[in-house]
Amino acid sequence: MSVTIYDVAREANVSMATVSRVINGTAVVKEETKKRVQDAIERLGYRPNAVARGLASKRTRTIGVIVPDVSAAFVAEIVRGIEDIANMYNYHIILTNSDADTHREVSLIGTMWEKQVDGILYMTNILNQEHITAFEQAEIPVVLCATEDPEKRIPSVNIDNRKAGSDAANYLEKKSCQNIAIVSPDIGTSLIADHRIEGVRKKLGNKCTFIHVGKGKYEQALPILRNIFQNKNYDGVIAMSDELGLASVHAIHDNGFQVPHDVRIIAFDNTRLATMVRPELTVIAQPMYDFGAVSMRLLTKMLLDEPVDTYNVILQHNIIERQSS
Amino acid sequence: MSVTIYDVAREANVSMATVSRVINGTAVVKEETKKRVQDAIERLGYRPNAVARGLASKRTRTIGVIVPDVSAAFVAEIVRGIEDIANMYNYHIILTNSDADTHREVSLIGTMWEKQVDGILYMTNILNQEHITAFEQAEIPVVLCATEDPEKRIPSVNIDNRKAGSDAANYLEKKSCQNIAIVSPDIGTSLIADHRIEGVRKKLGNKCTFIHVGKGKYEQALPILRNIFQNKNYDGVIAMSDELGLASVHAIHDNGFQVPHDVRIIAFDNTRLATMVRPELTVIAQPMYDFGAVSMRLLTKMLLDEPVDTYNVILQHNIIERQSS
DNA sequence: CTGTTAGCGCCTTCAC
DNA sequence: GTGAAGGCGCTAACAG
Repeated sequence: MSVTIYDVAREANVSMATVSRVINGTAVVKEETKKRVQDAIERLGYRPNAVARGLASKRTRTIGVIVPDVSAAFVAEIVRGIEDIANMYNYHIILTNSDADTHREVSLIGTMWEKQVDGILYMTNILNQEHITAFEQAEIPVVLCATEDPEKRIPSVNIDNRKAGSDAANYLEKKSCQNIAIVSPDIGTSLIADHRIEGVRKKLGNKCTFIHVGKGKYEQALPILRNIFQNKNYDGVIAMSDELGLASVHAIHDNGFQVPHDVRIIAFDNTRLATMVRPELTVIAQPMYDFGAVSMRLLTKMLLDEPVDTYNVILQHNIIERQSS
Repeated sequence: MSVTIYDVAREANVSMATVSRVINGTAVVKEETKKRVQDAIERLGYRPNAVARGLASKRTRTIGVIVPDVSAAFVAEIVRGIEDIANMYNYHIILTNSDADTHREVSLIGTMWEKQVDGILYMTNILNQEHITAFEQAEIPVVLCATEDPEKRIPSVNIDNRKAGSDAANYLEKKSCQNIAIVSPDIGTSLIADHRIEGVRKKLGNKCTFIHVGKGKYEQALPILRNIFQNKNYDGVIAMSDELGLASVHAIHDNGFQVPHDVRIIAFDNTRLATMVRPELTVIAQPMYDFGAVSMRLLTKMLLDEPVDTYNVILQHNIIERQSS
């Protein structure tokens, strides 16, 4: 059978309490006995059982991470940020995909509850009352990651999406674009996209047209956009993601027009895709890794009762000018 | 305080054993008392504590997943496959990134041991004795995912990389390529790449040249390749990943040559990148999602003592012909 | 079909 | 500075 704290205690001629103390550094132990215990641990190849620990201490050092889909580049980058910081603070993450399905999300929050996670990092497109209720019921600290709660009831890490939207609009306007197409997922699909659109509209008023392309996937968007850009109606495009920006580029090329000569394009995100294509995409860069890292850090602060100055962190976005504009 | 199985028992006027039975369906319970228990559970909003469960039953329904880096498209896709199947069998995953660093990997295996995971899904570039030893010490079922153990000591899911390499070579040869460049990460970086190269070499002999580009990242590879393709020395390229394939395309274009007119390119992987660029990449497609899904399924079989016919699964790869060749 | 009784491996007072 | 003892919430025999 596996070796327990009790075995170590006997081997070192101390009580299990003492072993526990040296393992956790939870109290002062005489240097000599500490050494004896450490030797015993090594000799026996002892590993503390985290499950038993979790049961006794009521803290599992595990964070539940709920995202729409890890296989999306944007999300994967965030998850990496989360895991890095979690790891730094000696936490581990249970990762689940929700496909942004509310029913599934609520169910997952319940699962995290059962798993006794110390906290939840949550990412989704639309946050509604069902989520809030589930969070409250589970009584677990939650941080929203790249996800907005309009009423700011829950700690979160975001960029200022309205500002980002208007920045994008501003940029194209300064480039003298007159007819700007906003390429985005269907309205109501993502609160964040909706906020950006608000920002754009506020700036551009009627100088822009909204083009909705389903769920925002390249494959789905391309044929739609190819149709849209058949004629030279637009001289500027704001795309809600690199993927949609790229689909726009290709749709425009396919109709015999040039980017940026005929149409200037700016896209959101700045995933690696943006610099791996020709023309390279001008972007409103989002700090994806930092979304993850900062939200995880905020969560650790909450868990460790460290002081936090803002529970709704706004990270900076910035424009990176490249070939597509 | 949170409600326990004991509270439910009292509320339903039964023993906690009975509650446990209806929760787990572990024995037949009279329909009426079952109903009473279920009502009590609902009334109290009871959720079984998975940690306590894990301690008592010695099974946590948690799988440790160790990958080099989730933010890599290839990996993220696999992780999605893993999580989907895990979820289907009511398991959850603890995800960690190793950056393919042996020291860190061994340490992570230890962590998984402490966490009492029921099994480990493992992905890395090079598997050596240290890993094997760590696995044996932890005594946890392991499945290698898109990772080869040359001696097949550990269950695994892969494609036949040597065959895939020779298929790629074959393909370009049939297209009458005479001078083929093999663009790959530095040798010894990845066993899988090395095996593919073996396959290529066996087929092509001296008709090919090996070009090593560090860690296989686009940004790093591009300048190197731009240099390599300055002159019209090659008429074919086999790239070890979509990313390197794309870097080759751009390097060739930058030197004023055309793909596929002057140089035909075939790449490995078939991540979404392959169809999101122009020209679209001809690929040796790897079943990434299935790597994850199948390896997770194999692991569940091992955990549930279901019969398994092969512990070293070989998935099919296939050539998808697109614009780059 | 249901209840009783031990633990699972560890943390955490409380004494000494 | 160290030991003893009582849980944490649940599963798993073993009785009845």
